Amino acid sequence: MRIAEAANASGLSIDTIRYYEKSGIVPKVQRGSDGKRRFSKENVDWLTLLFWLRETGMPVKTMHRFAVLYQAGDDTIPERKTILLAHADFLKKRRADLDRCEEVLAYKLATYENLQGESLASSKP
Amino acid sequence: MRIAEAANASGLSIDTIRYYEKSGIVPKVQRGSDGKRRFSKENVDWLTLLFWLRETGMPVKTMHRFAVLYQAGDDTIPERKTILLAHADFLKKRRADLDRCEEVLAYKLATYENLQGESLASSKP
DNA sequence: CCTTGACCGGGACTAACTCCAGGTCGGTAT
DNA sequence: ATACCGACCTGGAGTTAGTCCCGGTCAAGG
Repeated sequence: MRIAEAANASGLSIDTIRYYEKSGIVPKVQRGSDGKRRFSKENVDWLTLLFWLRETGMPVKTMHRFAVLYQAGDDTIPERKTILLAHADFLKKRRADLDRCEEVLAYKLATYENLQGESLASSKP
Repeated sequence: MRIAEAANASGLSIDTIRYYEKSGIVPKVQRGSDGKRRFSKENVDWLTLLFWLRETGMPVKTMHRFAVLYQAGDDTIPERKTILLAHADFLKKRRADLDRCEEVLAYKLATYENLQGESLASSKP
């Protein structure tokens, strides 16, 4: 499949895919006789994984490390596992941030209600 | 309170606070006779709110708009409310992303278990 | 034959910081 | 008195993770 389709399937933008390939996060993609990229299913799965990792805040540096390990074969599975587990942990922290931010928003919105209530209801002594 | 303390209290870094002030996201902070910033409680509350908005992905541009409204007085509360509600909505999307990413990680980790199980357990026909 | 659409690489631009160099001020140690 | 220290200052360069734009190529269709 060509890059537009791969972008669609993975969630990444075309530019980002090219950028990822340039920076070695995506194993060199095959080219057709026309010189254009041809993405295999494995390529697209990989891009999709990258999409989710990045979307949830994994630094590209870490993804790069992960990519190197991936290309080095199954011996590197323990370290890859460590990376993913660390990220899973990071997601927990993110979730806690969302919780906290929701609290803050709720509080802030509540004070707005009060302020508006004050100015709209002409019921102050 | 001085900048170091304000940074500590709000969660932002010292550099980020200065950067926010430069870009007009923080109303001009008072200075002591020594020329150094002195943060009021209101300043710190504002910084803390900014911290949570930014931490959860609000673009600085939006925060800037929010800051302008904030400094324009209570008439702007409806629009400020809209911004915060939109952000609350955005948080929902983020949460869904976390859910999805956790699924992806769990799946990936499971395949690792299988691969390892295969290579470690010498029980293949 | 000519145009259109999808793709190409290279390089400029952007966002949101982060780091650094060189300078000032107030307080303490000598 | 002076030397030094730590916390702060400004301005500017560097970093990350893209995004955008340009001129160029190629295959297919009118």
